[in-house]
Parts: sequence; structure tokens; C-alpha cells
Amino acid sequence: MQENYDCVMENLATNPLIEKLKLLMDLTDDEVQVILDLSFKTQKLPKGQSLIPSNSENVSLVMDGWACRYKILSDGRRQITSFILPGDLTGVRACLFGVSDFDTETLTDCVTTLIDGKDIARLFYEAPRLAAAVTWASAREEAMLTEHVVSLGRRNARERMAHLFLELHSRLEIVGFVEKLAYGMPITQEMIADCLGLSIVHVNRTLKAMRKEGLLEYYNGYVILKNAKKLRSICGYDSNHLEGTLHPEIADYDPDA
Amino acid sequence: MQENYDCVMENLATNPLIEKLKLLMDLTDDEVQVILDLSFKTQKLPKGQSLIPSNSENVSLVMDGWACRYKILSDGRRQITSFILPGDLTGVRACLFGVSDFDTETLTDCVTTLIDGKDIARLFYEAPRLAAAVTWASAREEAMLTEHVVSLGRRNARERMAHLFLELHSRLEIVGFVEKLAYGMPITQEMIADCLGLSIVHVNRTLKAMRKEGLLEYYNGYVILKNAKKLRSICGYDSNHLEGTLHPEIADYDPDA
DNA sequence: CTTCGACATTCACATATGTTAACGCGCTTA
DNA sequence: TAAGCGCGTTAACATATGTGAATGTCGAAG
Repeated sequence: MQENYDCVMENLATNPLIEKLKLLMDLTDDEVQVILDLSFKTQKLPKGQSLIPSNSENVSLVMDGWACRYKILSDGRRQITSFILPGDLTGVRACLFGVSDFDTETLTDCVTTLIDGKDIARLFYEAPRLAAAVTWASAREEAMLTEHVVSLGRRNARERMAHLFLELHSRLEIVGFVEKLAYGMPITQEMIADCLGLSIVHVNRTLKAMRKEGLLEYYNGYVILKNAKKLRSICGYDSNHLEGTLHPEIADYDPDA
Repeated sequence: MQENYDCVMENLATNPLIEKLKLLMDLTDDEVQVILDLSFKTQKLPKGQSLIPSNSENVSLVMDGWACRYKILSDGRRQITSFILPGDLTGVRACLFGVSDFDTETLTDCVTTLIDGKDIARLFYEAPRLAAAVTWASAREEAMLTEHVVSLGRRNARERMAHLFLELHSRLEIVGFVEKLAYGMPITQEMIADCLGLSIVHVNRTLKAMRKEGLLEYYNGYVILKNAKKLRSICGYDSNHLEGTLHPEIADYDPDA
């Protein structure tokens, strides 16, 4: 079921995690190498699998494909709490702090690499700048969740969808997965519904209306933002929450000073 | 407006941040002292103020009182993304990574202490175990936000309220602010509404129904969970997401090994 | 004692969104 | 070629929750 798939890592320039971290700080060549060395196993995961077996000692880094974190209530209702895109790490909390309180599932075939949780833990002693980078990635998740809370709590269906499509565009752009205002979104309307706290039918209704207004196209797993400006004004979108700059005290630390 | 208020720190045993961190790991005496030394200014903040002036270089630790993080949409709708209770740090992300994407406000008079962001940043080099603890606190926020997303996305008003009251009970218990099944909740129904994505009227309706069923009492800023078991079964509550154990690689690190 | 304002509480009514159930289309598989 | 299945699309109808407005209560301020 899972075969090795080594060619993916060849082109270092396109490692999506590194692209993402560059947004936070300049990485030295050594640090890039440390990050690359973290991965000990690259694998292909088919659609519909868990990204990490529960109680795993490992962290998973998605290189290609889409996955999600979700929770299921006792009666079957499902809430997707976040989409996991290339460059995203999953399982850091479970590894570092022994708590895992959601499940993950690949929404498409995915290419992932596994990282030993121990190696992430060691960063705190051996590469504080990278430990801070991991903390940042976690804080960024937190910021996205905050936006998600705002959407679910106070935005209507139209606004929620606008926000989702714009945020996905921002995130994918950072890791090099968009072409201008278009990007692949290889998931089902049911998944959008489970993410936005809506019913499938209402997602479909809302999508239809937005298409009709010329706001966006969405077919065949492809999204085109036809009127990004209006979409932004609909939901008050702002991509600040995805950004960051490392505190100089960490970025420029000099142990001799 | 803000006066010094030094007596609060006298009883080290009741520093709520330390109580919280004990949940994650055993703290050495030295570490406890480092944490205590972080605070450089204790102050009283009246109700209705921002916990941290925006663009602050500081982190704020709440010692007593309630506050919240929130976002306001352009037309005035408000979403409270989380309640900030004693022992909680705010502004870590803003300090460490230069991004702050929400506002904070005290919901009651608060006693807070300020911590220089530099000192938090230095932990990554000088006290990796404590840096990990800060990362944990952030990951715990993330877990609470995840639960919040689930509530807003897939739980109805009754379930949302049950979950909120139970989670607050768990959180306050950890820092020593509950008496059995009762605790002070000195906020307005409007704030509950803004937190749970409901209207004031509906919060009131739902509260009335829950009181009538003998699930809880709620008056005069006091909550009593009359039937915690049933409340738990209503929303499938579980407090795992508040817990944690530090990865042994960090907890027991031996640089000589 | 009176006034006023902040909150809680209700009521009547409005509406965004959910539910159930069809139907069609394009794959895959036999 | 036909059957089956996943998914998108619609329609008719149901309901949880929102809205607007009035009333009550209590404490603070004068």
C-alpha cells in the first residue's frame, strides 16, 4: 500500500515547508539541511487514509495533496477543523505533548514524509531558531483557527465561502500551488460543508449564487477567483494572520554577547 | 488609573500560571523562580480595557479576573474567540512573531503582570524546557479553538452552552478557581452570545430551558453545574484537550549523553 | 426618593439554513 | 452495454435561531 517515493525531495527549492518558513525568517544553508534531514521516510498515501496512525511517535509533513483534521460527534455529525496543505506539519502537538484530540484524513492521494518526534523535540535544545519556527507554525494554525471561529460564529454562508476560498488561495500561493487567481481544490462539496458548518445543499445553493454573480468559478476540482476584490470586501479578508517575523532576540541571538 | 499591586505575587503557591504548567511537567525550583522573575510589573486593570496596547513589546499574564480575545467585523458583529482566565498568557504570538490579529478586553477588573517579550524569546536559548512550556500553552489554546470550531460548526445552542460551561469549569479548576461544581462567571449574557455565535435572546431562551431541566443554575455571576454528568453527555465533553505531558526528549535532556 | 442605565426576560414574527427526496451525469466495473 | 455509485443539482417544506420591541429589576447617581 505504501511505497517509497524518493524523487520528490530531489528539488530542494520546492520543499513546501521551507517555502513556508522563509516567510518567517531567512534560513541558513545549515538550517535548510537540518530541515531536509529531519525526514526519514517519504511515502505515498492513498486518499481516505489517516495521515498519522494514532499514538504515533512521528510527525507527518505533507509534500503534495490535501488532507484535513476533523472531529466526529457521537451521532455522526462531522466538523473539519482545518485543511492540511503542502508544507503543513501534523502531529506536532501529539508528539511533543502526548495529546491528540482530532483525527486526520487524506482528501486526495498525498505524498508525505515522516519525521521522528524525537528530532522535533531535540530542536528545542539543538536548534532554537528552528524550534521557534515550529512554534510559529503552530501559532499560525492558531490564527487560522481563530479566523475559522469568526467565520462560523458571525459570518453567513456567503461570507464563509468567500473567506475560505481566499484563505486557501493565500496559503497555496505561499507554497507555490496557484496560477494567478486559480488553484486546484480537489475536494467535494460535502467537505466544504463539513468545514464551514453548513449542509451540502446550502453549500451548493450558495456556490450557485456566487457563480451567477461572477465572483468565482468552481468546477472539476478547480477554483478561479473571478472577482477577488469583491470577494475580499464581502468577508473583510486580510492575510495578515498567515504572516510573521521572528523576534530579533531569537533571530540574531549571540551567545557571547 | 493603573497602580502597583504587589501583594498578589506573595503567595507563590497560588501563581496560576505555575499551577497550569505543573499539569504539563514538574518544575524545578529554579524554573519556578525563572517564571516568577519574568514579571516586571504587576498592575490592576479596570474592566473594559485592552489587556495589551497594540504593537506592544510585552506579554501579559492574567493573575485574576476575566478577559477575552475578540474580533469585530466591519458592520459591528462581534465574535469572542476565547476567554482569558487566570494563568493565561496573551500576546506571545504578537511578541515572538510580530503579528497580532485580534483585540483583547478585560471583562472584569483584572490583576495582570507584564512580561518583557525579549525574556520570552530568550527562553528558547536559555531555558528550552520553559520554551517548550510556552509552546505547549500555545498548543493548548489551539486545542481549545479547535473545540470552539466544532461547537460553532456542528453543535446546537444547548450543546454549545453545555460545552462552554464544562470547559470553563475544567480550566478554572486547574488554576484553583472553582468550589466543587460552582464557579464565578462574572460576565454578561451578551458576552456568552458573542462567544457562542448566538443572539442574546437565544442565549437567554436556552439558559432558561437548561435551568428548568435542572442542568445548571446561573445567576449573579455564579454558575452551578447541577447535573454535570448529563451536561457532559449532551455535548460529549472531554477535557483531554487541556492536558499534556512533555516529551521525554525535552523533559529529561542530558547534554552530556 | 427619583431617575437612569445596564441587563435579564418575554413575545410575536422573520429568515437563513437544514432536511428529505428526487433526478441527472459521468465514472467504473462486470 | 448495463448496472451501480459518487457527486452535483433542484425543489418543497421544516425549524432553529435571529430581530425588534416591550417590560421588569436592580443598583448607582443625583
